[in-house]
Amino acid sequence: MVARDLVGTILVSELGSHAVEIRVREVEAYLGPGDRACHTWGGRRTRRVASMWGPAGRAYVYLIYGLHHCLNVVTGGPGEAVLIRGGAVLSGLDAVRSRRGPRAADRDLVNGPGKLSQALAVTIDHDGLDLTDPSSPVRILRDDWSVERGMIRQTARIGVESAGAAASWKLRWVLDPLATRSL
DNA sequence: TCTAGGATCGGCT
DNA sequence: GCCGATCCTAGAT
Repeated sequence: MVARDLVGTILVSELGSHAVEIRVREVEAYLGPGDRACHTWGGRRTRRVASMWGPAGRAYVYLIYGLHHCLNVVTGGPGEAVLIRGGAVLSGLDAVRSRRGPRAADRDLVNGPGKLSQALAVTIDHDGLDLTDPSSPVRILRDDWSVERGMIRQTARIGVESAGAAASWKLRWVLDPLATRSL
């Protein structure tokens, strides 16, 4: 499962004047046409979701509620992507704080998809970016930090209550809080 | 062209 | 814990 493998990887953003690195701690999988919670449900191929049908490793960025950006990683499966929901800041903390604003507490810096995108300075302009390209300003790194079995919890997805049966599918992976203390 | 609703966030009680 | 902001997208007409 691609989504589970993304937990523990590092997201690097060199957008703006400062580099930011974030350890991925929380993801959700969206499984394409057969998944009612997914933007490509029913085989939709609109302009917005075009990147979801692209090659694996591309970014799919969309605007939600007209004001928040959400960053997804395309898996390469038909219409499939993985939403990056949260993480932990490894470096570039000052840049993240300045982007998130002075009122944001440290624990609230990247604990949500909209916040994470803001911390990385990722916007709709970066839709379709190749996250596996070493020269890309936003990319995914796999380091030698291994996620041990049992450190990841699998739960139902958040905020998709209207998706019928798909709402109860356990497609969310979260790094156990106890396992993140050493990060 | 119109309209309803959304993979959220942050402020307020 | 609750609720309003805010605007783009997609489907309906």
